[in-house]
Amino acid sequence: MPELPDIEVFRRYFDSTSLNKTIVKTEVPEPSILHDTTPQALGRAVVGEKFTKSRRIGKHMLVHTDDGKWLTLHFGMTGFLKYIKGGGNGTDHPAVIFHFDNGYGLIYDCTRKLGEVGLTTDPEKFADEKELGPDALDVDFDEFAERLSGRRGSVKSALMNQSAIAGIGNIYSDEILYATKIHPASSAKRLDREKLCRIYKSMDKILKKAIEVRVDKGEMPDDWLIHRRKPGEKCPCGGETERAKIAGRSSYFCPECQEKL
DNA sequence: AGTACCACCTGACGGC
DNA sequence: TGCCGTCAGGTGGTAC
Repeated sequence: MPELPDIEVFRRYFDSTSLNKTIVKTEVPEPSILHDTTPQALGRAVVGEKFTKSRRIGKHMLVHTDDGKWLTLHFGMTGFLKYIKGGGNGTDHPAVIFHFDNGYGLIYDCTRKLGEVGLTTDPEKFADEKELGPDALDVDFDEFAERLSGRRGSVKSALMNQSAIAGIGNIYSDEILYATKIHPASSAKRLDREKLCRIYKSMDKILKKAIEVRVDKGEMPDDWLIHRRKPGEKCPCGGETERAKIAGRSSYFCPECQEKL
């Protein structure tokens, strides 16, 4: 599932369950999920320590330990966290488990194994290495406009490009463009300042709303595209949604009200 | 600097 | 029931 709002919800879940408890053991049932580290090194880094705070950069979550290391979590397409008594057998595809001294464990589960868990010394260095642009909820309008305009591809590919702006993926790029009535295949170059401003404002509003409802689809506004991600669904404008491959991904839009620039 | 295509993985779903 | 193709909210490499 995970795009920026999902990761932010994971992060808040993490904060409410897993901070300030001593880690007594780690298990790595799926070592292939580790990036540039080993089960042994991960254990050495966190056992005996506590998680003291977390932060998020785009779709990445980072967790600080009280001796100054940072754990990095990326969720691929299917990753999630579960805090559970005992820790074992709590989910179908546990990849990494952190056991705390209160008898609970935090499971990082990743069905399709497309996620990554690693260690870093510094979030800024990590973001540099990953070539991440500014976080979509952190960037100001001028920088947003500068980073998005002038790109040669589609506006959708620009929004999804983690080096331009970090955090937006397939679902939310479609949602943002639907809200702004701009066709996802529109050329990014043709966006004027007014259009960029509309996109920026929608991005902020949509991401924040999705976080507010804890990415529960049932609580997302009725007029969102997310309820219409099938070909031929009714758009309030009278049109019907279409599906097309844009920027390499299945994209949904309303050809009636989303203007192709 | 873009695109397209493939790869990494597993699971769900529809058609036959 | 089983098999098969297709699809899924991510990303990296490679060849144009």
